Amino acid sequence: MLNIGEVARRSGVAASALRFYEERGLISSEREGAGQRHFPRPVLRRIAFIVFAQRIGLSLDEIADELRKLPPDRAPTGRDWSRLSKKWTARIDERIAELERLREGLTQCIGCGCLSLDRCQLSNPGDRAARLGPGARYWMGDRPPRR
Amino acid sequence: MLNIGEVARRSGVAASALRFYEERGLISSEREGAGQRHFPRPVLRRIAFIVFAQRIGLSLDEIADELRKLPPDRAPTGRDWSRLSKKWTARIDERIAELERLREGLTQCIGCGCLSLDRCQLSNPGDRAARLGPGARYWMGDRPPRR
DNA sequence: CTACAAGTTCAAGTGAACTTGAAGTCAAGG
DNA sequence: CCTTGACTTCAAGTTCACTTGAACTTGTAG
Repeated sequence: MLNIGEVARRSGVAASALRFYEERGLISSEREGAGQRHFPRPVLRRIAFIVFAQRIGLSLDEIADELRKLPPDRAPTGRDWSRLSKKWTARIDERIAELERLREGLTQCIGCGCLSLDRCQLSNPGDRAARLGPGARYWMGDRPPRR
Repeated sequence: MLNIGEVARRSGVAASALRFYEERGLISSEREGAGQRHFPRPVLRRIAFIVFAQRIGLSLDEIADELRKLPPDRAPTGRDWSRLSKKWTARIDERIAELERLREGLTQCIGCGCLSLDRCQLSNPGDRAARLGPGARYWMGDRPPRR
């Protein structure tokens, strides 16, 4: 059992953030004495999971969903982990693909000679891509709007 | 010259966002009659630039800085563009590298047999990586904190 | 002349992910 | 006994990138 300071130190996540996570149902603790939180050791696994997922780009709500699908007490099984891994890998790949399109856009714009960001096929999101919806879908792999 | 509705339609960026960008100094317009904005055509280039940069992950402040360095009237020269391109490409590469580390973490965790996110070398950000600072630096390529 | 769409300003609201501050409790050390 | 430090709750504040709403003016069509 670890108190909040310990967990904060070990996970590198601020105590205020841990309280916030608990409030949001991402982690849980038992209370002792005057109401101090005492976290079971595996909370560190959960926090690692949260931080990992955040870096991948999931919101806390999405992370909470994923955590709800995982067994609360035991470590995730191969099946648990593989389902998740597939999903997240896909998400990562998507984002990487987008970044590569963007990078391609940059180097191509340097190479194509126009340098105007105006006539260049990579830019001009308005006249060419606006009908696809908000934002420059051209670079975005035609994904749903960001909100 | 385009009015705000036209620009919004062509760029796919909401009129309210365009007003906001103007307020923040990212774009500018001339006023006509009762104060209606009239944007010079090249504003579409600037907006394309903004949207592009946002997708790469720059904040509006950073974008404003970059725009300030670009010539306000003429199209960017080869030198302008190449400096920028270098910088942004680096940024993209960095982020791609991080995502690849994360993906590696996922598949390795499936493969390594531990499946616990606890003993696995990829996780356990607390005991192993917390001394590096907040967040699971282990996956992050040891970058400065996010704030 | 009257509608109505499209523009204007300004203040306030939104949502995500936290952080900060105030006020209080509690255990251990000097 | 008193201070110190670590914890508690709860409300409110912060940043980013916008959006929304209220109140108002203009331009164009019928």
